[in-house]
Amino acid sequence: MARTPAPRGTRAATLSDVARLAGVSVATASKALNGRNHVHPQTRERVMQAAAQLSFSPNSLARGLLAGRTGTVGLLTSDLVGRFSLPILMGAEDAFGAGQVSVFLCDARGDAIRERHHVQALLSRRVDGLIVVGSSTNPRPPLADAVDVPVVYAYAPSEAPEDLSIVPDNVNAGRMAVEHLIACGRTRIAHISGDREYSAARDRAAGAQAALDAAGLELVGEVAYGAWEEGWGRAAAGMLLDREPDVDAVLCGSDQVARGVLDTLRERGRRVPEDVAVMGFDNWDVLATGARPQLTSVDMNLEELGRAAARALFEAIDAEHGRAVHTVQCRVVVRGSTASAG
Amino acid sequence: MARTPAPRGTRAATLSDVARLAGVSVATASKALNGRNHVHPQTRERVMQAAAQLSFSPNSLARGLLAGRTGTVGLLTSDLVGRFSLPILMGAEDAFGAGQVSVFLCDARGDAIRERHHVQALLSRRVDGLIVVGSSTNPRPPLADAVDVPVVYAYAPSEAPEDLSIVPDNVNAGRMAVEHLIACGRTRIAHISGDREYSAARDRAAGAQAALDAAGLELVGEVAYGAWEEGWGRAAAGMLLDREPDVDAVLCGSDQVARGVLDTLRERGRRVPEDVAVMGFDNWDVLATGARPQLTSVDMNLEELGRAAARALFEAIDAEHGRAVHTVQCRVVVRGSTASAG
DNA sequence: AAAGGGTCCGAAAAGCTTTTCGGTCATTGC
DNA sequence: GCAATGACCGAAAAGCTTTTCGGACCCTTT
Repeated sequence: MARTPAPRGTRAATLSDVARLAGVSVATASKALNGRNHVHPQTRERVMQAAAQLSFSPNSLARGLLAGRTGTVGLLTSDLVGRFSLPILMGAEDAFGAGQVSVFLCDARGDAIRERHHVQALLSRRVDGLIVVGSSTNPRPPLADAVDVPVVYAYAPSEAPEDLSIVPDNVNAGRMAVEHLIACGRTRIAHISGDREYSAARDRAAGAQAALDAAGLELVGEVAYGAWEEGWGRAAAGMLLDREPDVDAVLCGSDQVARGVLDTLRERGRRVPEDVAVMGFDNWDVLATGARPQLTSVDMNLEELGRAAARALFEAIDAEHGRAVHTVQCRVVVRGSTASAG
Repeated sequence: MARTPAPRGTRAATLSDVARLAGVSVATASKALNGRNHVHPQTRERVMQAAAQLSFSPNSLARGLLAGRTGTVGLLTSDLVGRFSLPILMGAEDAFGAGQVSVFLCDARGDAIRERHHVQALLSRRVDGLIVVGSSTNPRPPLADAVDVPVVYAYAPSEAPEDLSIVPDNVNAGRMAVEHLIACGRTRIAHISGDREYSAARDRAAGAQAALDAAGLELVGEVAYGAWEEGWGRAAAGMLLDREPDVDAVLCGSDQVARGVLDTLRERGRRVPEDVAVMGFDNWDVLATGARPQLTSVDMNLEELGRAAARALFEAIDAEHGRAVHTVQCRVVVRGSTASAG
């Protein structure tokens, strides 16, 4: 493939260059390229050819300067390394990229100073809006700076109720999980969760309890809060089996925890799903599909959450929009670990 | 915290506003804020206060338009969902963000059309440079468009030898892994790898072979190529134990494969690391630390790779720079699965 | 043949910052 | 007291695109 060698130093062609080559004024060239009226078809064609020949691409800086709108947004994450920012970011990038919007990515690394620095940088670049992605579902303080563009908080809602936040519906996730287990014929359901400090853990437990109540069932034992780790899942499952040998389903706070629970069940000779069904949250592919049997999990639809945040930001940019907390629904992804006992 | 309510619609303050408030000309205001000479300290102070009062932040668009340099770079990934883009991206973001550079993030999702579209958008935004992050270490075709700014290829090198590429040193990674196993007293070492189509798999195997040769050892069995999955690790380990019962170390093509291998070893009653040492690549935290015992792994230093790519791009922006393929070194992270047998 | 209308093109301004260069004022030296 | 020097400030241009408005030209109609 004979690629044109990149002409370094050859500054990019401007509209003037195109106009000169086409033998028209810059005004006419602009109108021709932007499909405006009052340009003779023949002239337009000449301009188009000239533009193609010079591989002209209009300078977005100048355009943004004039229009007062840049077609850029800032995506401010507090923890890129974490598991949850990435899909949200992908969804947002997807929604924006499909349009004409480019995304500035910033990672504050959980540091408030860095966050302010990034916000300032984004504002000086005149972004049209901002999406702030939290690292957990716990509410976070709103941006410290006065920001004159719309802001949407994703995953972690803002503590300020007047801000617009898009969060996953963890309560409903818990409810759907238990409903699935009940639909699989399970009645003795235990819940091994993660860190109690996370509202995600508490909300899922609350949703699970609601579903149990609705079915007239009781949770087996207490909700076992611990850590978001395989090791905790293994340990907690051991204790659970000691105390409640007749458990027939374990709802786990995350796929990591579920992996640990699966390990212990296997070691104790309990078959999954025949004897005990196991279910996780997050639908983390590498963990869920690598498990034996593959793990049924609740997908929080984070990519959709990112898209929803992007859409909300669009609307807020175009018009002052009602502010509130919106939730995104989740879905159960059924795999081998909960095959129906019915 | 009494946050200033975001004054939506209040267009951002310009330098003229500051100058007017301070009672000076825009030229003086500019010089005062940028620390230029020939401004009376008292005047400078007045300007600074006016700027603070209006929370003025200079319009980067206008600045970039004038300077011919925007202080932005494009980060073009082909597969954001993959495991490897993210740390590279973090490293790059880190290196740039520390300076005054902002990063445009684009995900082409492995689609050439989308890639071209993104490149065009980035060029029209006048980025100062481009980092192209591949989804595997296999060489990829160079960008289809003529690009008049520097480009650095990260992870996947460009097929064009004149391009600048930064890649992990998989050969050396394989060598270091085997050297570690030998240092642990192992002599009967097998290698269960991933997909043969990946140069990463082949390079690591080549490095491992080189280290074995240097130590006068032979690989136990053949390199077992398969898939980057736990299931493959489980299956391959079963076959390995059947054929080569006296193996005392398994080098795995990835942490995922290693997890599967650990599973099978446990089921077959082989103790790790006493009977068999196990080692992976990638140092994927959630897999390596969740394993029992925790998994020794080779970290490819991808974040450092991202930083190196950013630095290389910096240099290429400042001056036409020597083009070539550079490699980034890896490191062994020792955990329980290879405790010394000596 | 002149006027009117329509079609098309071009000049100019706006958007914001930085830099250069010229101008003003005060101070100092003779 | 005058000239020269230095310190400080302001006008203006450059960077690129889009839009508005006025002008030029051609064709038609009376």
